Amino acid sequence: MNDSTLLQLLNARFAAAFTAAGAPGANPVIQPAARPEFGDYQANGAMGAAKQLKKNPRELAQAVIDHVDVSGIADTLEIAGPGFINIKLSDAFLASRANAALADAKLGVPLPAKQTVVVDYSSPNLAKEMHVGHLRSTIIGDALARLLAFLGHDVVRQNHVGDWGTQFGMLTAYLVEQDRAGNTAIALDDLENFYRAAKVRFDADPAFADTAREYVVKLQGGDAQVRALWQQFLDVSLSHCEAIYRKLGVQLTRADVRGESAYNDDLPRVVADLRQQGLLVEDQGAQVVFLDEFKNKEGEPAAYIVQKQDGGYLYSTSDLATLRYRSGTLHCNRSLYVVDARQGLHFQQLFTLGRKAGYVPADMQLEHVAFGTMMGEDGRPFKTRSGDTVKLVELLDEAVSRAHALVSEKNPDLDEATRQQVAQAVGIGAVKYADLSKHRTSDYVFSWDSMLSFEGNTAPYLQYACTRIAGVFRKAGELAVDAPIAITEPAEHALALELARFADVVNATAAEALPHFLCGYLYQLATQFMRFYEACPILKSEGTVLASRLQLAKLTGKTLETGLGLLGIEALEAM
RNA sequence: GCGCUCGUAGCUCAACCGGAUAGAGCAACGGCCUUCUAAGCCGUAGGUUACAGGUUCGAUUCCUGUCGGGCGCGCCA
Repeated sequence: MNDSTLLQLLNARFAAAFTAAGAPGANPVIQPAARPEFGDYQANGAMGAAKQLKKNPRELAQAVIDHVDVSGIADTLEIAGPGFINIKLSDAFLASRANAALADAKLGVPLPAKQTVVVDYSSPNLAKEMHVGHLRSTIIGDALARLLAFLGHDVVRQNHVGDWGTQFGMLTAYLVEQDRAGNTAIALDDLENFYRAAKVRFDADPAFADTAREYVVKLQGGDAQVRALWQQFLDVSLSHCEAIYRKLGVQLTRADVRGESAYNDDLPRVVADLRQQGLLVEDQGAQVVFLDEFKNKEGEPAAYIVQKQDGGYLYSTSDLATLRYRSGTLHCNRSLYVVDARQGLHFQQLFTLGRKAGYVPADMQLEHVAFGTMMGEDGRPFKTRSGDTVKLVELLDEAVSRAHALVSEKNPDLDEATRQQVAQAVGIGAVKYADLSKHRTSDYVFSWDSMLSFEGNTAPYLQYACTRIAGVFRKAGELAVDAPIAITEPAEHALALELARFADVVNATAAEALPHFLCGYLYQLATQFMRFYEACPILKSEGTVLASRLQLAKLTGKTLETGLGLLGIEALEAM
């Protein structure tokens, strides 16, 4: 295992050199080179530091070069332009990094200080079936959870499902009716229809509506019979979710479910506590906290309502309870909320109040991992042609069947069982990758054609790179592959350089909670491998070159597979 | 009205605390399979980074303003 990433290593060496060159504390500003002709990495810190010290930037850069210790790391250091230092890493150094990565289960990624991190994601409403609106949270959250776990953190997945509220009175009341009619199982088979039917009954029959309201009271009062019915409904609904999670390859389990109802008993206590702290004000019959940090339309402090006029609680209340639970019980260092960007204001207010009320220690990070809306190709929110929400299960099935058709067309030689398996991995992978590869904060256009075109920055391209590597090893058979990697060709250098960046990219992705960083990297890596594959025939070479190239291919394969795995996407042996 | 966010090639997207000539893919055009999977590789073309100022040695990035889109703003989540 390496004890530091490439960026950490270069930063440390250059920071020392800046200090030695008379610019103590200067940030070396190390980055991958903007263009290949500038080398592999560049240090851009000389300009800024020289400015502060009123020195000539090129002279400072020269002094840094004179002092920097990069023996065994870099071949050449050159000053360019106003004071850039271009760094060309040595073949031997890149080879040693690659060899170290190959020998390490974590592919050379050093483990950071361990944290407990809560990842709140997916969180569907159990009253209905999951639809495409739940896709982004589920996919992004799952990728982040995998990534953080890979880095050695204690990850606490929290599926904050909607399992509470007035609609469950209606649903349990309807469940009783259907049960009496003897068709519970059939009725719950399609949750969407069940909900719709219950709503129709509710709107059409005042007697039923009264029963429904009565059930809400009983449910909240802890009535054993209604609770049992409610639980039965939740079980069925959760099973639907779990079927989706299995299809998607998402790691959430029943144990990760901690729904709104889990905080029910705590809500009065939260309100009482806020009142005791003097934060609470009664306004128009509601219990509110006024936050000076936020202004409403009249320029007055914004009201954050925690209890309604009728005494009912809101999501703001349960989110405050959630905050206390994650801090006080789970003792997490960092809490991520993978939730639609439209709830941004709510989270800002929640976090502000949470800190003000002392529910969250100063050193606990709270992050709203916001994402944009999934759009149709017409640029409007993704819907069916008739304007209905698209069921998630239908979208996923379509992805797999489209992938199956494409696989059958591209590779008719594969047997049907394999084709099914490939279609699964490719279809689901394409949907996930299309989402994860975009900057999560922006809205993105959902397009079957571009995600399944199998070209460019897509899951199939990455999976294809994996199959090419697997193909090499199938052909290689018994050839020795325990020899060390040696770098000579430019394509080998470029590939090894890309491989050496893995740890930094994983760190940045986790730090910023931006999965597209990792996607962009894997695409670059696959591209570099494709070039290497074309330029440096592996099995046509001999001896140590053959062995070295096989090892390079092996490390690339492991890195791609690991990277895809962190995104929740399957790598393939053949496709 | 206030707040958040976005505006980059014909299309879909990048651009890592401000760095060099703003990069990919698709679409267009031209090459490369008796050689490890051509779902690939190489090349050509394509830009006033919405607009106008400002800060800076240097701005897609930071600040101000304008225009345009999306979203949010007291009892839904």
